[in-house]
Amino acid sequence: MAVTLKQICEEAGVSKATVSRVLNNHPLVSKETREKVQEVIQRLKFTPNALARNLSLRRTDTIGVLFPWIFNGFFSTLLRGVDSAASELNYHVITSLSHDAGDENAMASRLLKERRIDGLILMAPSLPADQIEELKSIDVPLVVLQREIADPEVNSVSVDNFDGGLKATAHLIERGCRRILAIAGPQGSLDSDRREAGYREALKQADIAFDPDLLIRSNFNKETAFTSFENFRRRFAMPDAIFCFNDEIALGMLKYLKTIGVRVPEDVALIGFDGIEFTEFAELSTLTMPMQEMGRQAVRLLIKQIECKEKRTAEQLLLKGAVVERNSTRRRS
Amino acid sequence: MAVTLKQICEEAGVSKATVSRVLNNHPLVSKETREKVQEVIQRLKFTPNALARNLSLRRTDTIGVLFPWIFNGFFSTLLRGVDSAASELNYHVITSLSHDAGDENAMASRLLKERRIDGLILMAPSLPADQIEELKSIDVPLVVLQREIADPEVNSVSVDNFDGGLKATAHLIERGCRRILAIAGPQGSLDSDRREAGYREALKQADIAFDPDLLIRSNFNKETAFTSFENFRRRFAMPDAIFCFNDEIALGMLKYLKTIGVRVPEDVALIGFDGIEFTEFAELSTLTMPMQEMGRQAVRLLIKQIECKEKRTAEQLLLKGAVVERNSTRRRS
DNA sequence: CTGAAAGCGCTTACAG
DNA sequence: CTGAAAGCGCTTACAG
Repeated sequence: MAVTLKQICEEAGVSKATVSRVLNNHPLVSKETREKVQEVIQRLKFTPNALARNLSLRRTDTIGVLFPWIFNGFFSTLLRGVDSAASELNYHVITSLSHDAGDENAMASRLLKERRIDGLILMAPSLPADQIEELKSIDVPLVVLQREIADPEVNSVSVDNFDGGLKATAHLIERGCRRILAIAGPQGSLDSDRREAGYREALKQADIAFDPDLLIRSNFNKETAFTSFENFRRRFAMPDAIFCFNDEIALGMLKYLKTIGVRVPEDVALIGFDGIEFTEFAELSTLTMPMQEMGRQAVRLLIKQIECKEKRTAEQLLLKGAVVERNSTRRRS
Repeated sequence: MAVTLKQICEEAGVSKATVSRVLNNHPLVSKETREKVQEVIQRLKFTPNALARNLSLRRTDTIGVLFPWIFNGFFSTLLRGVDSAASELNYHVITSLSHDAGDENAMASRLLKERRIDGLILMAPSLPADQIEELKSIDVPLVVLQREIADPEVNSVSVDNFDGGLKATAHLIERGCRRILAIAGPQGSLDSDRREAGYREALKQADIAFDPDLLIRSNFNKETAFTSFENFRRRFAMPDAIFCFNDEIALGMLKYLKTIGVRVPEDVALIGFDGIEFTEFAELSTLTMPMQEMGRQAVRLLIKQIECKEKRTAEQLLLKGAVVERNSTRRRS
């Protein structure tokens, strides 16, 4: 079997307490004994059992990350940020992909209640607000990622949607576009609302009147976006530019426009939002979120909470994205 | 604090042993006491502490997954398969992304030696064979994913590279191509060698002589592929078709050919290998691996090993991929 | 600076 | 069918 602390203390002729102190760099150990013990540890290739240690310490050095079932390059980049920050801070990461829409909470709270994790990062863009409240009530460190939350008591890190909407729109305006169609998300999505506010602000700054006909809605996927767009076209002329509130819609539109013989960017400029990998290949301009950094910040926030239980003042970080300019908004020559 | 087993047994007026038996559905508990205990468990909302349980049981119900640092949609799909299979079998998944090339082993063996995981899935396409041997020597359940392994004692699940190379090539031959350039991986890559063998077999079946000039090498990335390809072009005419041994190369070539005015598929047909998400958008035909299924099978294999320690007969699964036909190999009309 | 002892929260032979 | 007791492998006041 594996070497245990007990074998070390017997071999070194000291008590378990002493070995434990050496292991944890406790200052009150004489240099001699410390060295003697260390020698034995090395010789016997001892690695402490984390389970036992954690049971005593009542913590696990592990954080849970709850993903939506459908996750793409976008989420993997986020995960990369989470994992790298966690490992720098000596934490492990347990992932949990929710399988159907409903069981997100069940999985998360099981992990939490079984004490397998010290805290949770929630990456659930479409999780209803009341379920977030429910998890919050378990009273364990929690950070919501990639989603602006209205409740000020919930820690979150998200892209600054207002700023992003503003930048994307301003970028199009700079290119000379004035009739800018926005394909927004659904009613009630805070993310969409903030992007919309940014869109309006950019128009205002450029002295362009907001035209409600130029704001259509989707469910953040291409199917619903197409329906809305076809509807729009039956009634109105083609706009100068289209600002899609996420990349999936933008990529869909890129193909769709090609199909119906509309050239991008010559006839209409197109910009997305998110910055998924795909966009690079598709040469789609997009407002790129700092995904890896968002993952890293989420971990920092979470571990901060885990390690100082007292002051539970929630923070809500908004990280700024940047427009990555590609062919779809190239200046027309 | 959290409710513990002790509180349950006091409240129910039985011993800890009895509560434990109820928890684990041990048959030797009378119906009455079982019901009484269950009632208390429900009332006090007791969830057993997994740490304590695992320490007693000397296992963790957790498997580790070691990813390469650069991971894309391809690996996330694999992870999805791993996570879903694991959760069906009541296991948790700890991920560990290696940060620089060297520390893969260190991270994995730490997880293992600290007893945080019961077994490991290794997703390290480029990990040197000797490092795999090293991990193998820790003598803990291990499955290597997405990589054919020569050592018959190592469990692995991989795509059937020979079959894939054969199918991809046969697909091109069916399209009327005869001079088929293969952009292979590096010397010594078993994956590449197997794909090459499939390529040759397909040629043979079609009575096309193998031409060594039509097999060039890359390092499985586009930069090295370009260099090889330019080299090739200086000496030879454009082939009928190009079979790229992975999608990254194929996507790179797709753009590159466009740049130099070669039309796909009119002038040259193009097929990739892997089936990453990107290819769909790019309309690239590719030999698609059953990635999610590979992840699932890896978990099954691993858990099988974990749960019956006796018969350590290694299995090496080869799952078959399929050609997904898209525009890049469309029949010329 | 060091050790004996209790504790973390479960499980499981062993008796009865 | 049930309980007392030892054990899983660590940590940490408390004494000295």
